[in-house]
Amino acid sequence: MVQERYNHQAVEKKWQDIWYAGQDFVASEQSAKPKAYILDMFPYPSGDGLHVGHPEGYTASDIFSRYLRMTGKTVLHPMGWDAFGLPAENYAIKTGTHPSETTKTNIATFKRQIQSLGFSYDWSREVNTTDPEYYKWTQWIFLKLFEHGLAYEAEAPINWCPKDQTGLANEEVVGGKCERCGTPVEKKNIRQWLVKITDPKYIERLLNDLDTLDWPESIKQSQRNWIGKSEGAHITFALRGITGQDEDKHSVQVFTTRPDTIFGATFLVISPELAKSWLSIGWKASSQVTDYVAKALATSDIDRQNDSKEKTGVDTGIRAMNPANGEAIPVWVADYVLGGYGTGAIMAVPGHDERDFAFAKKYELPVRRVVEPKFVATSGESAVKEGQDFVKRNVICAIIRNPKDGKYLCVEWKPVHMHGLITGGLEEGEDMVQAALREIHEETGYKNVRLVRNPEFAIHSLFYHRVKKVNRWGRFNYLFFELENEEQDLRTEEDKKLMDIVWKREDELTGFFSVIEGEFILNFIKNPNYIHTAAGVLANSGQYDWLDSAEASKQIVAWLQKQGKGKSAVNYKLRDWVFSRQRYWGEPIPIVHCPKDGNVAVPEEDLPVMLPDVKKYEPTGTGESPLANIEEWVNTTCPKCGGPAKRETNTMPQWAGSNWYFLRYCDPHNSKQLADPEKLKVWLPVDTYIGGAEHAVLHLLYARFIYKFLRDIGSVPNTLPDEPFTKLINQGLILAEDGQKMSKSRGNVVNPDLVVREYGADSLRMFEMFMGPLNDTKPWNTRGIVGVKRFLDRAWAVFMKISSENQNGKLSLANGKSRSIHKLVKDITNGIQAFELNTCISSFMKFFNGEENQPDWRPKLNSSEEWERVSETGLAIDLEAAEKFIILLSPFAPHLAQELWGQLGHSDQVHSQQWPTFDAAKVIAENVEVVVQINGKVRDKFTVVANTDDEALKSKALASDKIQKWLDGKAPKKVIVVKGKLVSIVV
RNA sequence: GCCGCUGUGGUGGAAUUGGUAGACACGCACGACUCAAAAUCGUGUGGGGCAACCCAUGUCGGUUCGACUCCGACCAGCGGUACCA
Repeated sequence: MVQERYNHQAVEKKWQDIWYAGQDFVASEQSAKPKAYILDMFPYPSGDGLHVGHPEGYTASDIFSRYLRMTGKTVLHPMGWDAFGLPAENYAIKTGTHPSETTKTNIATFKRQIQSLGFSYDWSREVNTTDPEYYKWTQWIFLKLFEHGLAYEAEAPINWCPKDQTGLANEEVVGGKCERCGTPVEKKNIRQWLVKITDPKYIERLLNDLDTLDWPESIKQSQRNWIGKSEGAHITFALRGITGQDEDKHSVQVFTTRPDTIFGATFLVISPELAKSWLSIGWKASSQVTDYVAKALATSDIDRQNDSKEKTGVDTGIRAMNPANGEAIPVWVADYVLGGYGTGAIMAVPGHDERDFAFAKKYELPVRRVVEPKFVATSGESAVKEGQDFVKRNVICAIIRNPKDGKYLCVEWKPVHMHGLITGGLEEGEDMVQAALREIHEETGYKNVRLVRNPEFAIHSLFYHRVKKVNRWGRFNYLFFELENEEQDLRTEEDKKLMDIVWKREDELTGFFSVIEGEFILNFIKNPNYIHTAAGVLANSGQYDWLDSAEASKQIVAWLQKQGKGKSAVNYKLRDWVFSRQRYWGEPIPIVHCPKDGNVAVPEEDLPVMLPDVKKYEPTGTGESPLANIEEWVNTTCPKCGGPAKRETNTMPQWAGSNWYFLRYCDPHNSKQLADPEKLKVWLPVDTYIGGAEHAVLHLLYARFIYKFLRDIGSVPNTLPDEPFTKLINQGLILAEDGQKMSKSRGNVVNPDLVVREYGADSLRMFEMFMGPLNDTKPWNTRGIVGVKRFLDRAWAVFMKISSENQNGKLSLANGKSRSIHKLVKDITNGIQAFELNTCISSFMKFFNGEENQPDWRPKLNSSEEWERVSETGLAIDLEAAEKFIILLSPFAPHLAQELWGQLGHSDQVHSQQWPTFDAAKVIAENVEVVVQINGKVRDKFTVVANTDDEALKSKALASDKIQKWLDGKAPKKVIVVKGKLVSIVV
């Protein structure tokens, strides 16, 4: 045995020094090779340093970058710092240390830690969002937004901590309370800068272009939900009874996605915000209404959340005219209608909306059902016949309950298999109740039943009527009866032959009905308050009855439009982006407020507007940033008129710097423009972007928006795609060993420095990849790391042996002997391309251990006797395979691979070698094991040479003693052969 | 509630996409080396049974010669979202 051990500390340091001193990973625009842009989400350099979650994504992107370089690509793989933000500022409040000091220290720590892992970043392109040379361009982008009318000032509600007297970012609000002091957070309207991400020029592109991206479906879905597009209509309701107003002239517009339900609108609800605006233009409302509005508006969203979902509201006394049927319906004000969405007013359709229903129940408002569920038979004997018209019928269906035992009366038809309820058509002059009573008596003989609920539920069932030979469209009206007593006329023998009467408990009804709508009926039976919120067929809607929801919506909107009372409309949940923070440690917003000229942009040549030093970092208490206290900075002159003016004191949010950093990497030192378009053309778009799913919505949406904007104004060449990140990969969260999130307060954080010192950077890299699929959430397990450590140590020992044998001249070559290297090349290549890096590691181990513990490229050397034996006889190895193995391993464990590469006598860098290729014919094993199944169970196995034909496999399987025993003389019914895999015998 | 994802040994996970479930690794047990320990190496390791065999991929059902994989219903966990009409 070789006693000397791999000294990872010395080896890793040695190669890192060489790599970072040289130009090995510097990306050049001049290269003739095809480009690849592999991007990591840049970190916020926190005071805690790196934790083991960071290197997971960095390792994956580094493996991919190193792989791509070896396949002949020029790879741009940069790193930088998203360094503005709150922790540094809070630290400054506590200690007085300037955030720029803290930031500098933290960046140094992060950089040292990242470099200790041997990542192949191009450090010449490092960016830092707090560098004036960088934020000059962040400010420039803001000016462009302002210039194009996409940045504007407005009063907007923000999270406000009344104790700290400051605005808070959403991230600082935890469970409705201030992160720092625990005080419940309020909503407060303060002057803000907003960016118009909802601009029609962008919102549809932000939504539709998602379809073109190779991103995880879940992230695309989150963005779609966040944008929240709803298609529907604006409908105008005339108002009566607004006292203090010119009555006839008043109307209210509602937004609805369901114009088909308009005949079911039994009241109208306006938001407190809308009510306030009506009050402000002279509506003389009752004190109840004004009190309610005042109270609702004083309550923050967060408080509303903390309260129960119990809905509250007040009748305004106003009446609205339903434009569909002219009906006057009451107008209520309630806080379950949001002021900021749609028109701030809704038509309430309690028959088909859960929230409206709950409100209607509470305040005893009428419920009217106007959409009925629809079922179409598409399979079996009752399947609707294509091309034939439907015969429409109103029919009744009786649900009869025996109150004594709670059972329901059902019928089983005998000639055709049909389990159902008492059903029948209406005869001339009958109403539904009469028809039901008649059918009940005719079919069952029961004489005394009592109607308990009106026929309010109906289901449309479309099927082929096998007896009448027509397509039937039945509207089944459900009537609920109770059996008063069991008095019953005798049923005729003929009736008894035709059908049985059975009584079923409620729980026995599940699965009993044989009609397509059968299971659905249970909703009505089990829940008297069932309301149908899905689409269906219209009823109680005049000329629109029997129409499907979609068609009815179309016709109703068209009809309303003709009256000038409605038109189709689209609404989005996405709001404009609050772009200001009342904080110090951010980019100053480059705007000057002039009493004469209003908001004036700082001229481009005066950028950057430098962030000045302050003495105190505490918020001012007025909702202004600490910058407001620096008079000599705030007071300036208007760039337009030269008169006295004041600087904007709000700063930008952290997103501002991270929106566009991937552009700056393409040309990080440009002082003339944010990046040279020619350089952008070389590198963009980002081919692969790796980062955490916590940025699923905000960062990735904002960055897409800013990119589209910059492309529209020509800063990004329009020959490039309209999306910046072609492929996105999420790394999953790494949890602590206890299965919880790693956090300082829990004391379960794993420090990568300690892991690197103990096990080495290569072990950490390999282990993070080995833990599982990249995008899974998975717990850290320090004990598990010894597995990869052992593997690397073994590899080192074996190659050291090879090296020494080589120097002793005892190495004999068996090049081309190894077949398994071909499979390894294939597995690693495919694994890297698919980012299945966990299985790559096990492929390495398998190759190294060898099939059945016998590697085919070297003698197995696992005992000292064997070592001594080969030392005497000489070591025969497939050196080509051995070198390929090192090359394949190098993206994963670059230090060890480089060291071994040198030990084998190479003086160049392993990362600049050609990526190996494989011979497909040698990937397939020479011999394959074939299994023999009988009725799906494995009964025998045998080994044959690969490519044995099907017939030979079949006869070999049938000839087997074991199989003959199982067949027991019976002839196989069927034999299925899967080439090179199995023989399946059916008996 | 809604949207999305995930359920496989004691643990992390694998399974060529419908073809031998548990690869690879951790842990554990036993053995070798050692005065001893660590390290290292070897053997074994889903459960039941002496065995032939049987059971087993969250649960129940279906399709199939054959299901972790496809379909239906349900359960559990994680993440996002919160009255968006």
